[in-house]
This record gives sequence, C-alpha cells and structure tokens, in this order.
Amino acid sequence: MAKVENHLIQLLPRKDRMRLLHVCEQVELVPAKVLCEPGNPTHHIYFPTEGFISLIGLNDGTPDLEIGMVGREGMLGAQVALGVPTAPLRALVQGAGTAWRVNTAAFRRELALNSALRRGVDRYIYVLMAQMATSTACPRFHLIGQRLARCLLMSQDRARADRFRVTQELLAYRLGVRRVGITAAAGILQSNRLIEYRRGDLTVLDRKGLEAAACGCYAADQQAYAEQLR
Amino acid sequence: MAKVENHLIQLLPRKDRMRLLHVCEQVELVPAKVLCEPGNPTHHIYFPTEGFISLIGLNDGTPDLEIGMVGREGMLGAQVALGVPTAPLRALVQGAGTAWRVNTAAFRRELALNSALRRGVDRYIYVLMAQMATSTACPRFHLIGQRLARCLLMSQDRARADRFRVTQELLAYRLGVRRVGITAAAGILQSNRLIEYRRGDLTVLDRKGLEAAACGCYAADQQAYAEQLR
DNA sequence: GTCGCTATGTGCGTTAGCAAACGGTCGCCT
DNA sequence: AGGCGACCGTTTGCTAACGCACATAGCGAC
Repeated sequence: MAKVENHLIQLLPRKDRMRLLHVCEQVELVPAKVLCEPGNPTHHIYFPTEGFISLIGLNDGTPDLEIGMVGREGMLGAQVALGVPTAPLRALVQGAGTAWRVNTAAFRRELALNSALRRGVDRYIYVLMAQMATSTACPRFHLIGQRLARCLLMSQDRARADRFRVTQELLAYRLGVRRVGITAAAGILQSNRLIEYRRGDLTVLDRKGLEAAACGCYAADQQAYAEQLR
Repeated sequence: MAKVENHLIQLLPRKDRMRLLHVCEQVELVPAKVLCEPGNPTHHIYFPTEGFISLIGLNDGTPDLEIGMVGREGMLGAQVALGVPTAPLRALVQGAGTAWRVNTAAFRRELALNSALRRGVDRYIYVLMAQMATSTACPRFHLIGQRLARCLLMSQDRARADRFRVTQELLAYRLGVRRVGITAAAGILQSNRLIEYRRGDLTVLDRKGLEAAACGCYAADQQAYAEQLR
C-alpha cells in the first residue's frame, strides 16, 4: 500500500487509521477538475496526499476569489462532520496528485465510532475558520504583491516542490485581480530574484525572501495550524 | 423566569432546553465592553437574548475589521464545541441587552449529554463559516455604501428596533474604513431617505430601500442561516 | 456663559487597482 | 513550414478610497 502522507490521517492512532483507510480508496487529482460546486450535495470526502485543491468562493456580481487551499495538511468536505450535506465552496484541483477518498455515508459512520478522527476533524474545522477570519482582511488591505507571495508559498507548501505549473491567468482568477496586476507583481518578485517563471512554469528561488515579501496572513495561517494540529 | 429569546436555545426540545438553562445565568451586555480577546482562554459561552456583539478580527499592521455579529440568532464561544479552549476574535458588545451565560466546563458537559444542543451548535458553526466565506469578498469588492447598508441591516436585525445608537467613528472602525468614508456614504443613505441619524442616534426609515442598497452578502447570510437553523 | 468634549462635515493631493485594447512570443499541430 | 492558440508584457485614462488637516455643530458641566 502506498504511504499515507495525509497529515490528518497520520495523526490518528494506528488502529483508527487502519479502519479509516479500509473504507477509503485512492483517486487521482487532475488539475482544473472541479470536485464540487456550492450548494451541491457532498458525495465524497477527500484527504489529499499529494497535489492540492483551491477553495473558491462564488459571490454574485463579484469576481470569484480563492478562500483557502487544501493539501496533505487537510481535507475537503469537513462540513459533513457538522451535519451539513452540501458544499459551501467550489473545489478546484490546482496541483496534480492523489488523494484518499471516502464516501459521505461511510465517513459519517467512521466519525461516530472513531473519537480520534472526530477530534482531528473538529480541530481542522477550527483551523479553517481561523484562516478565513484572518484572511478576510487580506484581500482588502494587502497589496497584490504580498498576496501573490502568500499564494505562491501556500502552493509551494502543498505541492512540496520548488517548481510547479501555474499561469498568470489562473493566479489572477484565484486572487480576484486582473491578469495585468499579476504581471506587474510577478515581475517585481522576479526582478528581486525571489521567483523565476516562464510561460506557466514557476520556480521559487528564494523561499525566505518570498516569506518576507508575503503579508502576515501566511505566518498567521501556519501558526493557527501548528497550534491545533501538531 | 424571563423569556428565553435566544434562537439556538429555543430550537432545543423542552427538556434539553431546561437542562441547559439550569446551568446558565443571565448577564447584562454593556456596550463597548470587550468579552474576549484573541488567544485568551474562553471562560464563558454567551447566548444573547437582546443586544448584540461584534466579532472583530485583529491583524497585525492592518486596520481591525468586523468579521461577524452575534445576536439572539447565535452564540459566542462556539469554538469550545470543537475542542478549542481559546478565542480567535475580539468580541465587542455593540448593542445593550442581556445574555445567557454558561461557563466553559458546564457547557462541555452539557454538550456531551445533549445531542440536540450538539446538533444546533454544529449547524451554527457551519453558518458562521459560510458567512465568513461569503464575506471575504465583501470588503474587497463592494463599495462602502453597500457595506454600510449591510452593516446597518444586520445591526437592526439584532437590535430588534428601528432605532439604535452608533457613531460614524464606530462604524468606520467596524468596516475598516476612514470616518470620512462613512460620512459620505451615510450622507447618501440619508439624502435618499433610507436612514436618519444625528449624533450617534440612528433610525432606519426605509428597510426595503436599505436592503436594495446593501450588497448581496446580506441576503446570502440570511439564506445560509435559514437553510441550517429553522 | 463659556469651556471642553464628542460627533460630524469639507477640501486636497496621492495611490492602488480597474477597464480596455494592443503587441509580442513561444510552442504545438496539421 | 506556417498557422493558431496560449501566455506574457505594456499603455492610457479612470475611480474609489486613502492620509492628513482643518472647520463646524451639539451638548453637558462647572
């Protein structure tokens, strides 16, 4: 069997972990695929092991906006644990990889029997809330360059590689800005030797520098996660 | 005994409701009082029956920002149900009133015994998350006038009166804008006969008109709540 | 009455980001 | 080979909101 490589699952005691994995299947995460749309019933819960997923908030009349990201540190579909059968956000695969997938009914059964899982999921829900709270101010007050740096760092963490594919067009969509805004901001990052990219092929050159260029929201996210899910 | 008048408690079956109230005490909500600060331990959970509370996100280097409001439709301290002992946000009393208050330990005990309570709190947590998700875009894309209208509507709902006290200074703080921005926006609302105010004394004249002037976030909030907590 | 505090109104230069449109370049595909 | 589409860069106005500074109005206290 492949290594587990999802942090929420790794945190479970061996016995609980095995029982959960027993009802999971491995699936591929294919970039640009939409795993769910707001309002639609949640059929599956995903625990990524590689690759990552954007959570996109849709809001009538305003540009779409990336609200959060899910990689191996988290899960997609946690709202099921709150008794809510529908998804609140669009989930869009960004980075190729694989995930453990479990259907909703089995997940609910497991949740009732498995208190360690319950505890982990609850904590993760809180982390999501804390992130959403901190990052409400982010698009409002922080400059595109800072937000871009944060977005790239988060992508890098979840992609677990210094190099990954992403176009300016897509970054603009996720950040809710125009593409020219990304062109300008990315140009500055590049001329400062923090990143290098060429036609959708991005490489992080200087991670520390990128962290310095990002807004505090990145550090706040990291801290909230570390406090709750160690 | 005073009437309950908190929606989450009202939703409980009579027996469960009585048991919960038995460990609650009634306290006064005094405007401008801070009930908790981010990072501090949560000592009490509040179920407002009148008056309302602002949830303020603090974010190093950026203006503070109101993330949500709690009135009789909700509760303060729901994160305790997720096993988290500290508060993520500043809670600032805005409208005078009263609340049921229960200490954290007793609330935890009650939660374990009382599945209806558990269910209600879980749903409420989801509603909070949904609101935070929708309103991430709000400060970014919507004009001050729209956001002001939304804020006033939410205040009016929770104050349960057409008239309440609030200064431009305070509104500016909550919306994370300059006071002059509020002066301008409120002036327009006033000249359109939607509101009337004078030195911190505000009256809603035309609720329908105000709803039309607000951004869709207000309606989205209402809908999310109605779907989960009927 | 007048002092002082709180609340509100105005004016002016600056700025980040927007909208729209156009030009260049790379690489794949037929 | 050459055409076409995806990707990136730049320019020219425009606007909502900003920071700062200053002016006015209500209102209670001594």
